Amino acid sequence: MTTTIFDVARRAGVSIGTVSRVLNNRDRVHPDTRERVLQVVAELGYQRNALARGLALQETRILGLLIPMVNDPFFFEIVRGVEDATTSRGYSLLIASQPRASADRAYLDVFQRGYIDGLVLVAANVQAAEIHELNDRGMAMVLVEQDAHVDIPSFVSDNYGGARLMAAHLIGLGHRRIGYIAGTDTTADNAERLRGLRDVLAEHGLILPHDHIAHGNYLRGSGHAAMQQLLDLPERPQAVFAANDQMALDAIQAARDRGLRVPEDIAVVGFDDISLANYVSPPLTTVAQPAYDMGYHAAAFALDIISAAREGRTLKPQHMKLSTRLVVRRSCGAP
Amino acid sequence: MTTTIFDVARRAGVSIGTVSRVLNNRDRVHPDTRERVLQVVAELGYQRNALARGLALQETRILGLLIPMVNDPFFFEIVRGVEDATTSRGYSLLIASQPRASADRAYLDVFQRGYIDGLVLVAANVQAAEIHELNDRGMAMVLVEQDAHVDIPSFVSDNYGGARLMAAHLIGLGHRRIGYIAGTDTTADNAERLRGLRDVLAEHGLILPHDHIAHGNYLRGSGHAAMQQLLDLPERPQAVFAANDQMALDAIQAARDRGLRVPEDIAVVGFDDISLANYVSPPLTTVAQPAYDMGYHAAAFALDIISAAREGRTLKPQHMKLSTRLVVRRSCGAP
DNA sequence: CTGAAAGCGCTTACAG
DNA sequence: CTGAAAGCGCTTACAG
Repeated sequence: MTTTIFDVARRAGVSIGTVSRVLNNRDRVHPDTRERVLQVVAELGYQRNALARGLALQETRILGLLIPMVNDPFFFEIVRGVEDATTSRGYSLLIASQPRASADRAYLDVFQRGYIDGLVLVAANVQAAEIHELNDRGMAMVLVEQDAHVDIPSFVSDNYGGARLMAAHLIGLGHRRIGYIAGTDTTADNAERLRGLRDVLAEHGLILPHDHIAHGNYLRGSGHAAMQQLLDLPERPQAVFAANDQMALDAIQAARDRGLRVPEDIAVVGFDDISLANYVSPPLTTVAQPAYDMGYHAAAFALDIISAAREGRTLKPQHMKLSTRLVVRRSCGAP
Repeated sequence: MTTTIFDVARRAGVSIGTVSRVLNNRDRVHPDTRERVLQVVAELGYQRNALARGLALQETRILGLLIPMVNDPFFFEIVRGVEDATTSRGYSLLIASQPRASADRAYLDVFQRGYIDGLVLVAANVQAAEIHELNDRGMAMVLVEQDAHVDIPSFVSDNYGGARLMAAHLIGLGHRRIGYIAGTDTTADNAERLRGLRDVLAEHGLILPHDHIAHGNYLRGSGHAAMQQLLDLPERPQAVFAANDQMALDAIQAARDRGLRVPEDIAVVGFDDISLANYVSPPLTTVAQPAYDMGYHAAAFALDIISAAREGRTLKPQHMKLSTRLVVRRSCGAP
């Protein structure tokens, strides 16, 4: 049916070993023989079967990437970084998106033993036990924006540092009463952002009262009610720091619904620097994360692990925290 | 090293054939035997090698998706549709993003013979010859938002119809002098949108002068200069129809840079209905495409082709044009 | 109900 | 320089 290496060999009058050698540029092959084989390959439009090849070679040169396929430019940038690192080293990239019904484990089937040489997990909703299982099985894996396990390499952005930058900026603008809209409290990044804010406040002799923390869940919409809660405080905050941009946008809307102007009456800032941030009015002051770099470094390290394993070496798990950057626009009230 | 079916068989005191039967729920296997095998599988944490399995079965139950990984929510929706159709039929999805350096053919390597059972190509920058080569090779393939080849199934949105809706809407609002910001002129969708606009204008006895068409390339930023060109016309257009939302946003910015108000001084509308469209100010009037549905139907048909082929049947290539929808917001000047 | 064996399509020592 | 053969890890008629 489909043409195999046997067809090529027969037509070229050589053994399949020779065809294989020509295709892999291995060993010496007589120029005439090579010529003839290549000729037949072209005639037949022969292509090696990747499955058989992978089985024999015990490698596929494919890196797997599991990423939540939510509509978030932040993840796009990570993918771009992973892609660049991967292709520049002669590997291919296979992206699987995490299903929304996470009870389903189908997404892991794609990454069954044998299919990919390594795996980059991005903010995946995967049980720690599963991650360790894969890791123990010998899968070269790397975590991005995901709770770190000391024995598994991880690449995260400096959420704490970013929140510190933002807090210092707000205080520098003269804001003293600051409210915080928290994201999902099960994730490390939310805790880190809150800690950064708190520490800087403390360093300026300020505190973050309990009732100045409202709770959202990172998703669009969840910042609205949270903001209302903060606006209901006896003394309204001068500035509100939302744990991400989506909620910050909700907060701005909530403020407007009360007839308040942003930033004149109340400053609102976010975290992430989603592309929308620059388009809304007023443009949102936020913290940019090194998404591309995280993806790039994570993938590069996964490939390093694979190379090392091939030589029988094993790499010490790298843990990298990439620095974030304050992006000052207008919603903070800066001149 | 890694545990294989032989390890399981040995430990369970059966042949590999029996292990395979248990794992595949094939034939009758004595309950006790089954029990023992399953027990060992669990103990050893055995997982079948997907490569070997695929080679023996001559199928992987994986559908490939090639899509430009640009930061565009439109493509996200397509992915979601493909994903739903795929997983609901027990298939896995493998996404490869087209590299920006399209001279590189690496992305096709991932889809080498054997790896995937079928392929969905979305707005791919792939030579027609290559597409036909893959198709001739027997790859079950389907095209989305891509120039149609009569012998290859295609799923596109009704760009012409959408543009007609928009043109009629603008004329209904009283606009007579309409400018157009074109996208890449190598793609069919751009031509279709322009044709839709032109036809409706003609039906109203209006024409679209050559200098009322400015050229962008669909990417963010490219709409700015194009808009300036239109604003420099002796008589300014009353409305500008951009071939996509990204460029429409640029156009709004360009108008503002000249001190013009949108829509009071000039109306600006787009195409695509990206999520940003509803957030910008003024909210953008645009044409929504059935991205999710296109993805869903395309993937479903690809899987149908695969099933048919397995039964020795071959399907007549389906060509589907999905209708678009006018989304009226404020940038067009509608009340 | 179960085992032995062929087959899926490659790669790569091992001889010669 | 090249062929014959073993091996990669599965599945599935074919016997029994």
